[in-house]
Amino acid sequence: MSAANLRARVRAEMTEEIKKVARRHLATDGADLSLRAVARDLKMASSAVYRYFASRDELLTALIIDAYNEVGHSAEQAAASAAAPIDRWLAACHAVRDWALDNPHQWALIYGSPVPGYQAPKDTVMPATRVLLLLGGTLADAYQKGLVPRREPLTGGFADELVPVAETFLPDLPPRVVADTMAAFFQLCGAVSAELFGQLNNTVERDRRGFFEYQMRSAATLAGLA
Amino acid sequence: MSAANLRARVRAEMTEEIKKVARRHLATDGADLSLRAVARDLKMASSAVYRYFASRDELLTALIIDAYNEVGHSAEQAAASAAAPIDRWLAACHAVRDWALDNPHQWALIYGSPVPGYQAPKDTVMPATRVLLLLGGTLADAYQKGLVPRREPLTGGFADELVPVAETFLPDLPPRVVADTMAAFFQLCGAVSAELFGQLNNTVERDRRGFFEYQMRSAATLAGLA
DNA sequence: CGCTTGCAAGAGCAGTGCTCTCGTTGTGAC
DNA sequence: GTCACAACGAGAGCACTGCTCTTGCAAGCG
Repeated sequence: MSAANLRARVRAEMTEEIKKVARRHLATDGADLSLRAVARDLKMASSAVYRYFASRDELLTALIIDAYNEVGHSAEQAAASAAAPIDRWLAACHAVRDWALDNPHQWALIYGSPVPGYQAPKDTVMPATRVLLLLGGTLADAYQKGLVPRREPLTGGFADELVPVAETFLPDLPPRVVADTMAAFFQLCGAVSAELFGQLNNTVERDRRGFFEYQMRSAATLAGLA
Repeated sequence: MSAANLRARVRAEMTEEIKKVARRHLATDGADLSLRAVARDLKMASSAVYRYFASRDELLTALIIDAYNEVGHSAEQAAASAAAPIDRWLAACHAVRDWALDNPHQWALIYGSPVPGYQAPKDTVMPATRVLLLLGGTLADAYQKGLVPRREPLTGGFADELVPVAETFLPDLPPRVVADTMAAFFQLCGAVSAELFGQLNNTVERDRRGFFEYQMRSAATLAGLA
């Protein structure tokens, strides 16, 4: 709280302020948010923003990390409020979908096509896996509690394809569970993205909950979560 | 071939040439292809391009329609080369994935997040459904041949959510089949996009075929295609 | 008090989509 | 064959973008 910290505190506030406005612009204009426009909104010169973010990509990275954490946190919260694995599973999926419907452009930022010139730095890897870890954890939990019928091991011998992901993100899980977790996660992303990006008709309506739940139940069934 | 047709013919050739170069730029630069850069490549003024495409969005639309048709055609070809429904199913899925791996930016254009200011015109709806129709057709075929065990009807009463899609794209199919077709289609999109957009690790490798096939087999199983 | 360092502002560069205005040239009607 | 007209290419120009560089100011520390 000394005067020495004032600069740092103001800087942190300013950084947060920029992100806030940028997020607002993201919500309206999409992923091609303009650094200059953000600066205009903040009544500051565009060059001043570069004191806080070295480039537009760095600002995007900050937003991406926040988005991953937001959706991850949201899913974790939802899952925590249920007891049975299947309920936790469905709660997490619905939380992800609800968050996506509330923040479509942020969803597009993290799970849509990568922005053209942008290369995700390492910092985004960890928060990006929160939802996956949650699903995997739920499934692993159900396994340990004996709620899942014994599955036959993987056929086709592609287990080694999953090794890199398995050993970094989902250790201590049998290959079959890793495969099912990843498949379910992709299913979740696919369902949400399809609904959000208007793959078929652009009638994105929140009351299509039923179909979404049908899909996520299917994914759970596929993973052995009855 | 009369002289009267010269203008029209040159125009058609020019249009195709622009699309060709644009597609090349798309492959390298991604969705933010520059109309001016395309014009430069063609050694023409940027304003001249506007004689052929009223806007950058219109050029994108043309590329999108082509992409839909390409991937659709590819899937149809692959499916036609197999006999049993499950083989046709898998062949179609692999064809879609292979095309996507070959043309990642085109895939992003049609199945990724929508480009910011862009609103898809009606022209894109029809070609967009080719893959979906193919999957649905394969499934319907299997049904008619009695290869699919009788499924219980949908529970949860969300069949009406699917009505708009069902009646415009998949008529004459029971709601259950419509739901399964759509779910499988989303699963396909999700699997390909996840792999392509590097959701987890950016190790997009063609030899992850095994895991992809595992997912698509699961989708088929879910849809009753043993 | 003076010095350093963090910060904001402005000008400027190269690039973008798009519009407008010019000449030019192919085309169909007469 | 002539002539008006439409299509076309080129260039200038506008408003915008990301980003850099320089300049000036003021807060913090010795």
